[in-house]
Amino acid sequence: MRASSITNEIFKILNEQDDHLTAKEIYEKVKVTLSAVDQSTVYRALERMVHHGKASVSDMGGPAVVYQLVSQKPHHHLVCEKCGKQLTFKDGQVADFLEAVQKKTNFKITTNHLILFGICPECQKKK
Amino acid sequence: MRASSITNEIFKILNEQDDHLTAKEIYEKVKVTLSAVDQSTVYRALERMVHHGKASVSDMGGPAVVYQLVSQKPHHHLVCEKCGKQLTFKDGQVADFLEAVQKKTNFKITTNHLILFGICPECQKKK
DNA sequence: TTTGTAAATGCAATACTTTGCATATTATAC
DNA sequence: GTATAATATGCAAAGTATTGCATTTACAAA
Repeated sequence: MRASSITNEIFKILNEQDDHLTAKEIYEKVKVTLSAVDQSTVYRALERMVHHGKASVSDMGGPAVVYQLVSQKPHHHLVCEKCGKQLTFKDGQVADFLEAVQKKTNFKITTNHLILFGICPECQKKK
Repeated sequence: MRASSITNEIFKILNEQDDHLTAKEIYEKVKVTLSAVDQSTVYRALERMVHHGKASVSDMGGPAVVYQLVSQKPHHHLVCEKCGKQLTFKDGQVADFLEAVQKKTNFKITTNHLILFGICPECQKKK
């Protein structure tokens, strides 16, 4: 992967942002600095970053998938299917699990942002 | 959720199909039987089925997310990020892991089709 | 049955994402 | 520094997915 102004800009944006962003949100933010940039360029840059293992992409059940840098500390989410509430959980037990899968399959696991879906305690009560 | 010809048709399609299908593929198949159906109806029906826990949706790294019935036996995949090869693995260890998360968080986990990404042994060698 | 209500549908318009191709830029070898 | 090849970009067009709103349909209650 080659250095380019757009890729650099995306790095900066994803780094400053603590949240995960959709492609479109990233495009909007890139445009603030580089007003002439085309949307396809941003979409392709993101694709490239994912392919090169610089960024990862997750479907958190929202309207679109979200991106984050892999350099960020591995962390995982539990998303409530009913109310959308998101719980972030620490890496410990997930890491153990992934480690086990890795040993068993000989794949090198790259997933570093696992999303699980469920129903939160509150929504279970509401039934 | 109410019975409707389109939902029934989708059930049938997903049931017959052993694979996972994208929304568009499902739309194409529905059209064979119900030629007048609008795409938005199919997309909304799928959305509804997911929301009601009848179907689940997964991002397998392909061009679009794929759908499957939750009635199908829980199974999970490991997808190679380089060559796209897919490994299906049995439920055992994943079930244990999900059970543990469930206990710890009090969420009722609904994820029954987990997708992990990694790099397969062959692609690791190729480097 | 008939009727009332909520859910599902179709249509048209919009929003979002991807693609093909020509051009421009960057890195590497010379 | 210059040439070469590979990568990245912009533009326009196409493909895919979503939304608003009026209408129809299915279900349940009377």
